Amino acid sequence: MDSAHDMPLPDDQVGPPQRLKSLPSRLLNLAAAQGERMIGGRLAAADARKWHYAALAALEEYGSASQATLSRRTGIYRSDLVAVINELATRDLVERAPDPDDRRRNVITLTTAGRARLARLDAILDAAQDDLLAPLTGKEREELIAMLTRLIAHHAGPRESERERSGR
Amino acid sequence: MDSAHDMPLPDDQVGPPQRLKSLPSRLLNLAAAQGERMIGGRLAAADARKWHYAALAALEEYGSASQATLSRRTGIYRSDLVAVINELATRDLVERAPDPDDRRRNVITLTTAGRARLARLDAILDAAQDDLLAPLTGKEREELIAMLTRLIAHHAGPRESERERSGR
DNA sequence: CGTATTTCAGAGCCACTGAAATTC
DNA sequence: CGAATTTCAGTGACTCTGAAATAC
Repeated sequence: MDSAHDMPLPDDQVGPPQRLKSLPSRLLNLAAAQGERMIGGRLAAADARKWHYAALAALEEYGSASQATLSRRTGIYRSDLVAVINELATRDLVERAPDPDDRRRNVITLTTAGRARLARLDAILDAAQDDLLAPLTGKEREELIAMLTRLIAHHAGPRESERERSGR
Repeated sequence: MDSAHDMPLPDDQVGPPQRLKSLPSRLLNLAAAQGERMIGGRLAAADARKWHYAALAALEEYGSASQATLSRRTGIYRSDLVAVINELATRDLVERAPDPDDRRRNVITLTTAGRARLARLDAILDAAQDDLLAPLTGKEREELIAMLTRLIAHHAGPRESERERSGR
């Protein structure tokens, strides 16, 4: 009576609709969510968050900076950066001191412990990225990174700023 | 007092740290966020949300279904699907009726207006995807979709193993 | 009885807004 | 004065948990 060929599927084993399956924005979301879980989970196990890494890395590469500058470099919202610096400061990974040259500002400085922590997080992140991209070959990873970078650059510019390199 | 002359850059025009710039998880997040903004904004302008589209598309492709089934097909959490169906039902895009065969269930059915709405959202989504992927060639878009699909499939599988932990 | 379904109430996170206080 | 910086208080979207009510 019930032909096994005609029956579509037992109702639950049906995948997502075709229209959703190849919807780029959806794929980006899902992949990003998986990455967040993977990275977030491992960082949490090490008592860190992704913003910790971003702030520490920016401090090491560019040196001490005000919170506003750090916010622009990392993409962390100025409001949220306050909490991030609080967390890093209570762990003695950064130091927050008033700027003598401009007393509105705080100067955030990486400590020795902060540098060590960054190295640790670097290792964690490296391993996590590798797991995240596991199904891709080395060449594909490069292509993916290149394409995503282009996408981001394309949409980041037209955001609101039309500041060209005009002397300024 | 702007006393900096031989500084490499005016402090603010420095990009993100090298380590962050090519961090795949970060790129995925940024690209996904841009996609969400683009899609979310345009859908909002049409009085819709992305979950509306997912639910309507699933209903059209697979036909009427219970909320639990719809939840599995779309990835919308069973809890949140309630609100989505509410919103769609008040707009007369779907109909929610008790299932005579299993009175725990509701049968969600696409209405004629729902079908028309889906066609409209399809057009909006199509245009948005095209804008989102604007900097990529047709071939690149295919590659991106293929790679993301592989990534997602690779990490989606291991979810079965954690099934026995909860639910009791 | 255990299990599945719908539903609500709410937690937690994240990106973001608005405004106040301070200083330039 | 306007503008920038730090900070807090709070909003809204989204993912997810827990539990209750009902039906299998």
